[in-house]
Amino acid sequence: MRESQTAEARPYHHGDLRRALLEAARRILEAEGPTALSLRAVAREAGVSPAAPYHHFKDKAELLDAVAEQGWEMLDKRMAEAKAEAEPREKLNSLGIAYVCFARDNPALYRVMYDAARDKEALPEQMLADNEDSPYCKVRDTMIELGADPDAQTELELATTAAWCAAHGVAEMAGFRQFDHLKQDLGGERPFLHAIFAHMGLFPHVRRN
Amino acid sequence: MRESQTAEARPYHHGDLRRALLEAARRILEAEGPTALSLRAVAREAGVSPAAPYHHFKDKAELLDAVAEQGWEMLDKRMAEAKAEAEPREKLNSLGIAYVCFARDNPALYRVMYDAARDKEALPEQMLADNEDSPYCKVRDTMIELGADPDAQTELELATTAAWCAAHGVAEMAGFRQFDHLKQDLGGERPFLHAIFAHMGLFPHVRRN
DNA sequence: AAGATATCTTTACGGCGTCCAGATACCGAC
DNA sequence: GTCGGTATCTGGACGCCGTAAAGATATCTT
Repeated sequence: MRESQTAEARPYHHGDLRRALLEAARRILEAEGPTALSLRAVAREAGVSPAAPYHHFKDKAELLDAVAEQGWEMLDKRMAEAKAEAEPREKLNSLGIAYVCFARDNPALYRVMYDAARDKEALPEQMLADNEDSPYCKVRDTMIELGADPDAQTELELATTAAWCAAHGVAEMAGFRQFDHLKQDLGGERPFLHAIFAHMGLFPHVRRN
Repeated sequence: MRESQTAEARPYHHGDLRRALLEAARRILEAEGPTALSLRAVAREAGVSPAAPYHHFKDKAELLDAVAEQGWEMLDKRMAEAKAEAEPREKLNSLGIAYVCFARDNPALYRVMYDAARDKEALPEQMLADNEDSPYCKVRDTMIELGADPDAQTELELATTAAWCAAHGVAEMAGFRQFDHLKQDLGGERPFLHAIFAHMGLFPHVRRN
């Protein structure tokens, strides 16, 4: 009965089910969307009984939290890549584009990420200012690199928050067919996003240079 | 058995249940949040059997659509008031503030509004450009009043869309406790929103004057 | 007055999240 | 190496959900 595919932990007599459940959840999420993501379906997909997940997660919300956390880590990775590849003056813009593209490429996962956060009325660790190497800090630090005053803390926090709000707003809206004709007029997805961000005048430190 | 409270329609042998159901839904939504809003709970609250709503709504989604539509009408009303009361140069800013305040004051309703839209992959009628007197057109027309070129259609549409994205992003984020300290630093809710919008440089036509 | 029709109730089905009692397999101590 | 303890999984149950079908009831039309 043992089919552990990685040489890692595998804590007890079944091959580490926790990981298997998370993978099953991701598979369902991509294939059938958030509404199909039931605890029972995850257990079914992983080949265990409906009650089995309760030995690894307190309840359904805790499983979704774990899925969401993976999402934030993915997003962080994408943003890190985007920042590394971009020209210095384009780094901030690239972070925004990477954020929106992540949401566009993983709409179900993105929704789980924010639904989980909403239910807790708190943003996940990955977005907090006191967590080094969070996406939030990537944006803030990039602003500093581009000339923002690192000592004007409230100002800096406001600017970062504003950028985050804007990216989130665009990410949610970009999913609607409503804007397809605008995208066509502009010749694709990327130009549309660039134009929106430009209109927001989101990145003053970029524009000033 | 008849307790119709308004002198209106009341189409058949029971006092117009459709309206009663919508009112019950709104009551549940405010008191217990979106997760408690089940069809059965609405029927229960309205004092009818679980199957009764099916004579007025095709399914649960259609009931939620109707609730959402009421929400968009409320939002439109708030935005109309905000625009009417504001100084000319402040109209656009006031529209944004009104939008975010509506979302803050009716978080559950706001969520239903966008959830309903997401499931259809289309924005509701109230937000469309071809619907005169929609919130969308209020924003667009205000931009024209403030000096935007009414003939540069794509440009105008982009600016309006950008503003809408920004307002939605702020509206969603403003619910998180994460930003409470920022609000305190700035002395309350409104200054926070003003500062965020200012940081976005959202309203170029305003700033130019 | 009577038939048609719209409204509401009853009953039922399968799926859901969750709990509980029992079975099963691993772990450490002797 | 055996054995008790413990973590892991199964099976079954409960109450909730959305929804469908069939029967009852009140209104509308004629």
